[in-house]
Amino acid sequence: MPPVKHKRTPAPKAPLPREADSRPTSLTATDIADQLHSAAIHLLRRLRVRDRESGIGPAQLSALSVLVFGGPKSLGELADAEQVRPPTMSRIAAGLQRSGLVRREATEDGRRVRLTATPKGVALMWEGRQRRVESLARAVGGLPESNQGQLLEAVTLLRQVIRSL
Amino acid sequence: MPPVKHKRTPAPKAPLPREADSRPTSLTATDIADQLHSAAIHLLRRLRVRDRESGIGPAQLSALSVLVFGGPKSLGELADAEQVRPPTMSRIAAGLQRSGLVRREATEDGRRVRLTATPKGVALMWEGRQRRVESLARAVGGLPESNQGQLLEAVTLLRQVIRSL
DNA sequence: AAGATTAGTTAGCATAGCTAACTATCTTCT
DNA sequence: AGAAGATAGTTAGCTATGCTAACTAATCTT
Repeated sequence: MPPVKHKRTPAPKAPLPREADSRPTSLTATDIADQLHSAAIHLLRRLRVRDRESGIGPAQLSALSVLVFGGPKSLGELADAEQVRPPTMSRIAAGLQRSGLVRREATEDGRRVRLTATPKGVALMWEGRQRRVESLARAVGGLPESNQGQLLEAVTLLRQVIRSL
Repeated sequence: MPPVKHKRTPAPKAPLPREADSRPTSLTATDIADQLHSAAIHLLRRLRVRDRESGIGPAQLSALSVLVFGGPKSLGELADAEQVRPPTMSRIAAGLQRSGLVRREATEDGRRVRLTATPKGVALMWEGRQRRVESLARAVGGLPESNQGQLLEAVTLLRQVIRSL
């Protein structure tokens, strides 16, 4: 969001490696990271609006998506995948179950539960995803094709970056 | 919730590029949008962890960032910028004020308030930003410089896309 | 001056995040 | 076998964030 005016550093805390050499990108990796972060925030904030139409909260939607696209999981696995503590996931799962979007089954290990998306859950997920990405797709589609290509390549790069995070 | 339309967008998880076609734009705008969306989610999920170290909630942090990098704003402007309803921003601002990170002043228009980041708020923001993007910056910095340039250009494109959402 | 509009706040509800403490099951070790 | 420990989830209770509806206060319009 800010065009990087780093005129003051109020706190002399853990300074990141700023490369003196700024020829190729003219901006440091930190600046790029910052802009990526900001862009991601604003992107999701916009798309979040459409998510509300699904009648289900963002955490539940996200957890459901893991189950739909990643297959059945135990509560703990799901909590890990969602970077959330077990009690939190416990409640999220309860909500999904209450709405009939997820089913819980017993496993051999009596402590574990297996969470599986129901057909209703799968359907809602696909519809929601469609709706969510709809406006974004329109905006992307409005770009020249060469720019679309640039974006696509960047996403591939980004995935690589995220993996190495 | 009357979901009847069931459009099956194919391919789970990652509908990845077909190697047969060398042109990246052979993917539809929807595919690109979908991948962007997914990447943004995963990126923020990773970075969210560091945000908690600031001792301030994500909404407050984000609002503070707008004030620090964008200058003083009225409550309504801030609510717009954050895509949040006035009552929500009212409470977020109250929290920031309570923590001494933001100051409120009267304006000529007696209905409006002017929210300004305090020096303490500015300092916390810079430190937080630093910490938040630290690992991301490291990952980005690990890329070849040409790729960093690609990312930067893509972010610019992305901002444009977001604005047209 | 009366009415309409605009800016924020208050109240009340739901979701989502956390830690601490608990139950139930499985594993390990003697 | 049986006690001790480890592991999986749940419950209870706190805070933060999101919303709508209804309110107050200030400004603008007629």
